[in-house]
Amino acid sequence: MTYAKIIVDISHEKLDKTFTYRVPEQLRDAVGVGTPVVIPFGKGNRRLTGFVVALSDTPEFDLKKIKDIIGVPTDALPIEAELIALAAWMRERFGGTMNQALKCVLPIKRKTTPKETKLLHLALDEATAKEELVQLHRRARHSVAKERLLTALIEQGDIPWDVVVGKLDIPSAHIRDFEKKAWISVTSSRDYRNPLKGMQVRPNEIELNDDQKKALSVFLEERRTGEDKPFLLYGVTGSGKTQVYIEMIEAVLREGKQAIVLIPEIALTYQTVMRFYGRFGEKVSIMNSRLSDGERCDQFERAKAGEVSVMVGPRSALFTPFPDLGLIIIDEEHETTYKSEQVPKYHAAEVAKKRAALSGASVVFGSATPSVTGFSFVKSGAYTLLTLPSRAAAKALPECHIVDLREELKSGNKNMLSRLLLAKIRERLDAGEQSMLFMNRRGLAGFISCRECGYVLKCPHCDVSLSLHRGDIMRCHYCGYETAAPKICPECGSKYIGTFRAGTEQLEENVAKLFPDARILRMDADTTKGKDGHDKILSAFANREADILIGTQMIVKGHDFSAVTLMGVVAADMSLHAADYNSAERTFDLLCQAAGRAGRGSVPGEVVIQTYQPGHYAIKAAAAQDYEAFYETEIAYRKLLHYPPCGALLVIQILSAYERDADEAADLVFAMLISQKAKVQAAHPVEAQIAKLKDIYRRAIYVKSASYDELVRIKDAAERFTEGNAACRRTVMRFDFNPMYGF
DNA sequence: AGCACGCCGACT
DNA sequence: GTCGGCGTGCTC
Repeated sequence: MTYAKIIVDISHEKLDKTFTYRVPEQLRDAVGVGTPVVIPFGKGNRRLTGFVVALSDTPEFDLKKIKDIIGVPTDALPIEAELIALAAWMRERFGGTMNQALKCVLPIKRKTTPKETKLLHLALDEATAKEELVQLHRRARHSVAKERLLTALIEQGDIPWDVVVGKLDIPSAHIRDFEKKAWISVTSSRDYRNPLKGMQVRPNEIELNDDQKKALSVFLEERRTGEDKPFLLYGVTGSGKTQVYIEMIEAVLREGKQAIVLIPEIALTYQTVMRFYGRFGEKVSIMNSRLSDGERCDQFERAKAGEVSVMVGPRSALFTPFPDLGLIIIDEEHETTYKSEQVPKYHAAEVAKKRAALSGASVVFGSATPSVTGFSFVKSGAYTLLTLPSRAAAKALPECHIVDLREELKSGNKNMLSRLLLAKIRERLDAGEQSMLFMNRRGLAGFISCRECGYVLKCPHCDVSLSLHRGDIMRCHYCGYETAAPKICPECGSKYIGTFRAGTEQLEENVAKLFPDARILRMDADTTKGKDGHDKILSAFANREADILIGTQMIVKGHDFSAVTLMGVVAADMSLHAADYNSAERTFDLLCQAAGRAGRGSVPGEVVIQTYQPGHYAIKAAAAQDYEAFYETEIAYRKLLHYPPCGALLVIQILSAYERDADEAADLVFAMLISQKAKVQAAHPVEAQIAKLKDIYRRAIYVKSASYDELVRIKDAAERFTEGNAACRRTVMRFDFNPMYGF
């Protein structure tokens, strides 16, 4: 006998779990994971819709209480069905439970959704109402709740439904009763908040240049012929990608379809939104993380109801329930925020392609520095390349200087700022211009390098940086290779070897000491903690209340300050030597972005990149703003080591509050993987880069394979293995395919 | 959320 | 007794 675990399609926390039902013989073929089903529920066996979350042969529940599935709804809402199919695919491909996948895909309708403000209106005239009140009171078996409601209605007039149920504590049955007696009328006004309300519309009708027209016509032509390849719109900052997106959307809207525009959260600024709003007005809605669950739900409802046709937002906007989706645009396609950090750890690019395939939509990626994976699809012919070679408003590239920090040390400068950078900052201060100093903190996993020659200790097998652990042991997180940390540089014999340790705070102190006359602002995780900390610092700097802005990647991504003419990258090596396969790509991207920050106004800008490895291809290519050169070197390296996209990587994360359990489970899973004899390379379990987080011990198994599907099979095997294994009881296992950051 | 069950105070 | 209201708890 087959049993199905089902989540009930009711919006209530109490029902936020699975229920077991029997799958009748005749429905055996029609019911799978993700299928919507009709089930009898509760005492009255009222018919409800639910979704199958898992199938099994063992019921794990009191057999006598299990009911049969009634059937599969024939008229299932097509949008929901599409999204559920998407959830099932995501679960399959990225791991986790069906429940987690569904929650990611369907709008969360927690608690009583206050999306509708139901108003209770007294339908009786006051005299009759008072008469009824007296009647109620005289009935001696005091109907306290009813009296309370009627009194409140007489005294206050119309009362919102949630006040009645909440504050006045009236059971909903009474409201229905009153309604039946025609004492009251309930009006529900759908007043979802519109985040764009009150914005001023500046019409957006800009003539496209020839490059933009060409890109648009290729898009339209391929779309017309039904050639469903995704597009990559490759164009430098300022080449006018957004204008092309807008025309693409226009074309899709004319077909009566809808469009989704994904934008990295950090780039979701007023200006960006205005450009879409200026053209499409009320048809546009935006989403961002500041929206509450309810507001998010409102946006989805409006989309479903056909009130909006264009949704602009971060990753989660991908699941907007448009009934006839025609286009998905992913701007800044290379951004790492498109990878979800929560289970299922999906990548928006892959899910976008899947959703587009399900609904027959086109996909357009856009970037000035495409991801290596994205560009490899262009090279292989899987994507159609659209290029915007020129800057629309022709502006000179900033002048780029690379400073060799090894030379600085040799000349006796032990400060973290080079003489060149100091001189440039001085110049800017004297000229009354602004400077930015960028210091990457991400990837500060404790790699070891020589300050004299720039040598970085790497794993001989994996070509990723070794990280320092307790007891002066260096370890590779991909394969578990370990060796003792040397006291002198194995390359040049210098004693200036160790971990790179410095943060924005030290940098700020340092700069303040060297430039006592400068007004300095610092922007990092610490200083932006408050509610609008982010905006406050940015607007203060934009208003020229400071001369120097010091910060982490936050200051690099997508903010334009016209008075900034100098960008200093204090330590380019920070992200370069993070222990991940894609650290060069991320460094290249960061440096390009940083370079793009200088000289946005009329005055040309300058960039100073400080590094211990001035010869590194990522740094050289970034300084020259030469994407293709970077790509060619990087892809060769990925090919050689079978890293994505020339292979696939899976991190099996094992978490437990008990260290021994984590180790034991990791060893067991590893042993199981070896016994599978699959076409994969599995490395011995290692401690995660953060070996213990919030009292949870973290272990990782890195698995590599030429084929992604092979890794999916490994994931399934690992899931099946741990499910019934007593030794894994107190551990949690998660999967991260082609991770962006170390674990 | 919606429904039944059980408790409790008045009324036939 | 028993009728009807109201709080509580469960739903495979």
